[in-house]
Amino acid sequence: MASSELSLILNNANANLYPSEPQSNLLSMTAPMGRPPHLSEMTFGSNNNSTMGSWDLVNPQMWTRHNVLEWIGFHVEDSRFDASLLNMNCCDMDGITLCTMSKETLMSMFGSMLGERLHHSLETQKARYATDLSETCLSESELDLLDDILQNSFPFMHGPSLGPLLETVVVQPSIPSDNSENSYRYFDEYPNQLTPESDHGYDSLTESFQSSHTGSFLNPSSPESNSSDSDPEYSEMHYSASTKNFVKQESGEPKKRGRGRPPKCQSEGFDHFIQSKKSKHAPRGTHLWEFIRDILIHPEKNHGLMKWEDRRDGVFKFLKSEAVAQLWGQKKKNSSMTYEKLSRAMRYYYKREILERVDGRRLVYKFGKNSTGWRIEETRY
DNA sequence: TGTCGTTTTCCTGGTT
DNA sequence: AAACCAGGAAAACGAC
Repeated sequence: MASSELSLILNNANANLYPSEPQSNLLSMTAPMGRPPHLSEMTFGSNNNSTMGSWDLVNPQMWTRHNVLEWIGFHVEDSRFDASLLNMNCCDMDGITLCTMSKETLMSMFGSMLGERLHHSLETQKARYATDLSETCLSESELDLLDDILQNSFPFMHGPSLGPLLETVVVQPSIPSDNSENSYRYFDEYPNQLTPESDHGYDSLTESFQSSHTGSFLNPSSPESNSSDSDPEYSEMHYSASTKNFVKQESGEPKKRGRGRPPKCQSEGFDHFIQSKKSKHAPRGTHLWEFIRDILIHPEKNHGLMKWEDRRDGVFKFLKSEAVAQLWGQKKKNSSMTYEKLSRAMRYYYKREILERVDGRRLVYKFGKNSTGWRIEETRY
C-alpha cells in the first residue's frame, strides 16, 4: 500500500495547482473561514484526540492550511512559545508546502527552538504515515479508492516496472528543500534518473519508467494487480496491443493500426469491473491552455517547467516539455501523454486564437486574444 | 441518445 | 539524427 504515497505525491503536484482543501471537515477551529485563524482562536480539544488537533489524524502531505496552523498552534502551546513573536504569514501554508521545507527553513521561519521542534514533529508525522500506509488494513471502499487513485495516477506502476519507484515514495517526504521548492521538484528528478529507450521522438517519463525499471510491485495474484487497470495499455497483457513502442520492440516492425484514438478500455473481466465502479461523469477539468497558464502564473509552483519569455506579451517557453506533458497527463489521468500530443493540442489553439504562433522558436508559444487570466493586470503575479 | 467541443492519437512531411 | 513543428484525419470522451 505504500504505492498510494506515490499517487499522493503526484496528485499533490496537481493539488498544488488546483487545491480543493477537501478536509475542512476535520478542522477543529473556532475561527471563521476566509482568513487564517489566530492561534488564540484555535482549540485543540474538540476532536478525537484531546491534546492534538485533527492534523494528527492526517498525513502531513494532506494537511490543509488550517491543519498546518493547528499543528503550529499545538507546538506553540506545548512548548510555551510566545505566540506574539510569530509571523502569521509564515503559518499560512498547506501541508504540501510545509513538507517541502527543510529544517533550516523552518528554523529561519520559526526560530531555532520552535523550528527544530516543528521539523522533528513533521518528520515524525511523515514517517508515521509512510508506515501507516503500508501497514493499515483498509476497508473495501478505501481499497477501491486507493486503487482508483493508483490506477489513475500511475497505472504503469502495475506490472513489471515498479520496484525502484517505491524507494522514491519513501524518500520523497525527506527531499531536502527550501522555500523555493515544491512538488514539481518531483518531476525534475526524473530526467536524470531514467534511461529512455524509446524509439519515439519524444521520450516521455512514462516510457522511461516502463523501459528502465524491472521488478514486481504487486503480487500478480492479488486483486490489485489484476485490477490494475482502467488503462489496459499498462497491464503486461495488454500493453503490447496498444502501445506503439512496445509493438516495435516486440516484433521489430511497427504494426499499423487504424487512425485515431484507440479505446482506452479494451478488456473485460476485473478491469471492467473496476472501471464500472468509477463515476462515468467526471467533472469537466480545466482546459490545456488554462493548465499551462496556471503553471506560468504560479512561479512558486513552476519549478523550472516553463518560463515567461515576454510576460507582457504572453510569450512563454517550455523548459521541461516532457515533464509538463506528464503533469498534464497526470491531471487527465492519462499516463501516456507526451509533449508531442500536448503540442498537437496546443496547435489547435492557433485557429481559435487562444494561442498565437511564434515562428522559428522551438518550444515557444504565445497566448492569443482569446485566452484570459495570464496578464499581469489579471493576476497578482 | 445524439450532438458538440475538446482533446488524444497517429501520421506524413518539413525544419532546426 | 534527434527534437521539434505543422497540420490532416479520425476517434475518444465528457458535457449538455
